[in-house]
Amino acid sequence: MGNDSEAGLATFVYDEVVRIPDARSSNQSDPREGSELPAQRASLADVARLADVSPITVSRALRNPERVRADKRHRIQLAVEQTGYSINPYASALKSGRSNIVLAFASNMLSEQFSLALQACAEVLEKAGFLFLVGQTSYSYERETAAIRSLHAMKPAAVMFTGVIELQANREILRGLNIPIMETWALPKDPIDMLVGFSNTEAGQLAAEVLFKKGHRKVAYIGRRSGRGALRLQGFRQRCAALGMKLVGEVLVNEVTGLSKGRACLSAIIENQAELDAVFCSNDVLALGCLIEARRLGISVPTDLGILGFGESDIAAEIPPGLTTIGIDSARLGRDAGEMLIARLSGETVEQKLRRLDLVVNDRGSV
Amino acid sequence: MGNDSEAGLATFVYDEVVRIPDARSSNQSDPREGSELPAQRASLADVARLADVSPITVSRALRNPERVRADKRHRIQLAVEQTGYSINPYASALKSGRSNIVLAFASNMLSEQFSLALQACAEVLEKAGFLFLVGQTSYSYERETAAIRSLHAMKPAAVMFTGVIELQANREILRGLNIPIMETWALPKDPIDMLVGFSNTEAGQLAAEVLFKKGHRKVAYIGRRSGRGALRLQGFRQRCAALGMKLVGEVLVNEVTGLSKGRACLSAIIENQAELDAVFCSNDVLALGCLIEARRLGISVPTDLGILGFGESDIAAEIPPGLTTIGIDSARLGRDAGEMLIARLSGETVEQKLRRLDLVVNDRGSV
DNA sequence: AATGATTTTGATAACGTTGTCATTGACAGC
DNA sequence: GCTGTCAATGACAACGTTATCAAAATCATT
Repeated sequence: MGNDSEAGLATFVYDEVVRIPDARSSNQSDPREGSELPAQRASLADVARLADVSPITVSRALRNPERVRADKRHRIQLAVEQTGYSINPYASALKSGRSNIVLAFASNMLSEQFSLALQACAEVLEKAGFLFLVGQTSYSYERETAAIRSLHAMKPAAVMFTGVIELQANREILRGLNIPIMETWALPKDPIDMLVGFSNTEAGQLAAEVLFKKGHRKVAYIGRRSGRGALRLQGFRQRCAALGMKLVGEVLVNEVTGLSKGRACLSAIIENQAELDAVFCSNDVLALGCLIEARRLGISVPTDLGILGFGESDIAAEIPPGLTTIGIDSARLGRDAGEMLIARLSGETVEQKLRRLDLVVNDRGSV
Repeated sequence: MGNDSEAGLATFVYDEVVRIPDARSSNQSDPREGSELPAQRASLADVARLADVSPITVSRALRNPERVRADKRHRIQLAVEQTGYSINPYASALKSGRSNIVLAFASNMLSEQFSLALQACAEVLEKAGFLFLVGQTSYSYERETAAIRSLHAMKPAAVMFTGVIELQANREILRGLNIPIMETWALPKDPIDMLVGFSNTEAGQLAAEVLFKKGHRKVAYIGRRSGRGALRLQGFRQRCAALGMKLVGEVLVNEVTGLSKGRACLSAIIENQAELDAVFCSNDVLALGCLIEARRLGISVPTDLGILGFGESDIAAEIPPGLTTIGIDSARLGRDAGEMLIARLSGETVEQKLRRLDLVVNDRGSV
C-alpha cells in the first residue's frame, strides 16, 4: 500500500485490486438459502427428478426444445435454473462423439494478423454458442502433427488453421475426422475441406504492379524462404519479368525474429546492390525494419527508395511516411471463416466451402 | 498458377502450395498393410486384448508405468503402437473428473505482452504433456463470467488468466472448482490461489522516480482509467507528491484502440498545459502514439519532452530515439506460471503459490 | 516350509450423457 | 368403435475410461 517513509527504492507494495461484490448478495441480502453453491454438480437425473420427467426428456428439451411439449419444457426450464444445471461436455462428447468446442491452431500467437483473424472468428463462434479455443503450432511440422493427433482424440466440432496443412499424413488424418476443417491464408488447389483465403502468388504479382506503376524499375524482394513467403516471391518474380522490371536482389530469411531482421536485410541488400529503386517485403515486420533502417541510413522514403509491405499493421500506418502495404482484411477473414463454419455446423444444405478474399492496397506514401 | 497472357490485372491464381508426402509411404513402399488408417479408433480394450492383459492394466501402464511389470509394459507398449491407440480424453475426464487441458484466458488476444506470456507458458506446459488452449474475455465482465461458467463444465487441469479476477461471484466459482488457478499481472492481497505478478502501484512509483532522476519536474500521466492503469496512476501520483514533482495533467482513457489514441492524448495535454517536461504512459501503444505525435509536432524527445512507456514493445525499442519503458519480462512471467502449475499438478508437496516479478527499466533514450 | 508383507493384476461398477427402439397417448379416417 | 398414423415420452444399453476393492503372485522373514 506504499506508505513511503523516505524517497529511496519503493518498499514492498501490494496492488489494491478492486473487488467487485456479487450483484445478487449486495442487492438486498437475498433470503433464499443454499442455492448459492451447489456442492455437487447437478446431473440430468437431478433435473429430471425435480421436473418429474425422465432424464432423456430433459436432454431433448435442451437440445431440441420443439420436440417436447410446452408444459414439460417449462417445468424442465425451471428445474434447470433451480439446480444450476449445466451439461457435462465430457459425457456428452463421449456418448455422441461430438463437442461444441471449435479449435483453432495459429502458427504463431504473436502475429498481429493472425490475432486479428482469430479474435474476429472467436466473436462469431462464441455468439453461436461454441467454445472457441486457440492452440499453437509454432510454424513447426512436429508441433502441427502433435496438435492434429490431439484433435484425433478431442474430436472438436470443427478445426481451423491460420494457414494450410502441407504434410500429406496430417491431411489424411484431418479428412478422417469427418468434421469441418477450415484452412486459411492461401488458395491451394485442393483444400482439405473449407477455405477462406487469398492468393499469395497474386499478392506478389500485385506488388510488382504497384511498384511498376509508381515508376520503380529496379526492385528487390525481402521475405521468408518457405511457405507463403515463397509463393509471394514466385508471383513477384513472374510479374517483374512480364513488366520488364529488373529484380536486382532477393533476401531470403528463415525466420522473422523481429524488426532488427528487417533492418539487417535492408543493409545487406544495399551493400551489395547500389542500383535499387524499391523493395517488396513479404511481411510488415520486415518492412517496418527496412523503413527504420532507411531512415537511420539517411535514405529518404519513397524518393530514394520505395518500401512496400504485406499486411495491415496498425503501427506501420502511423510511422512517417506511413508504410504502403498490400494485404487483406484479416478480421474479415476470421469473421467469414466463423460464419461459414456455423453454417456448416448447423447442417445447412447449401454449403459454400470456399471463399476468396480480395487483396487491397493501402497507399500511405512509402512507395 | 498465373499463366499471364498480358500485363493487365492478374487472372485467377491458385497458390501452388507445397504438398509434403508422408515420410513413411515415400520411404520404401512400406509393405505392411492396413495399419495406415484404423477405420475405428482403438480403445483400451483393443490394446488389452492384443497385449493379453486386462484393460485396467493398460490404463495403469500408460499412467503409472512403474506400477506395471516390465515385460507386460513392453507388450502393452507394442500393442499401443500397433493399434495406434490414443486415449479418449472425454471418457477419461468423465470418469476421473480431471483432464489434461490447461485453459488460459486472455483479456485481449491482440496484446503483444499477453501473447508473449501465453506463448512461453504454452511451451512449458506442452512439454509436460498438457494441452494448452487459449480463450478470450475481451476485458468484459460478461465474457469473463461466461468463460468461467464454461470452466465449471470443462474442469480443466488448471486455469490461468492474464490478470486477476475482480468479480466476487467469479472468484467463488473458481475456488469451488478445486483446481489450480493462476492469476497474473498484478499483486493483489488475496489471490484466489496461485499468482505470478508484479506491483502495478510500484510500477507507477518507479515511473515517477525515473522521471525525477532524469531531471523532469512537471509531469503528466496518460493511461487507462480502470484496472491496472488505475493502480499505476495511484503509485505515480503518490511518488510524484513525495518527490515534490508536479503532476500537471492526467489523461484517462477507457480503451486503448490504437496508436492514434496516444497521439490524441498527447495533443490534448499539450494544448491544455504548456508547462510539461515529461509524460508517463501506462502502456506502450499509448507511448508510441505520443512519440509519433511529438515528432509530428516538432517536439524533440527527450530534450523538449520526455516520454516513458510501460511494457517491452519490440517496436518501441527501434523507433528513434527509442522508447524508454518500465516493464517486466512477459515471457518470464509465462514460463514461471507454467512451471509453477506443473509443480502443483504433479502433486509436489512444496508448493510455491506466489511469485513476485521485478520491474525493469529499459533505458533507450526517450526520457 | 510357513507366515506375513508387498507388489502386481483383475473384476466390477460406475461417471453423465445420448442413440436406439419400444411404448404410450392423441387424433383422423373408415 | 376400430384401425392406422404420428407425436411425445421413456427404458435400456451403451460410449471408454478409471476408482475401488479384492485376488493372486511374488518376495522376505522366521
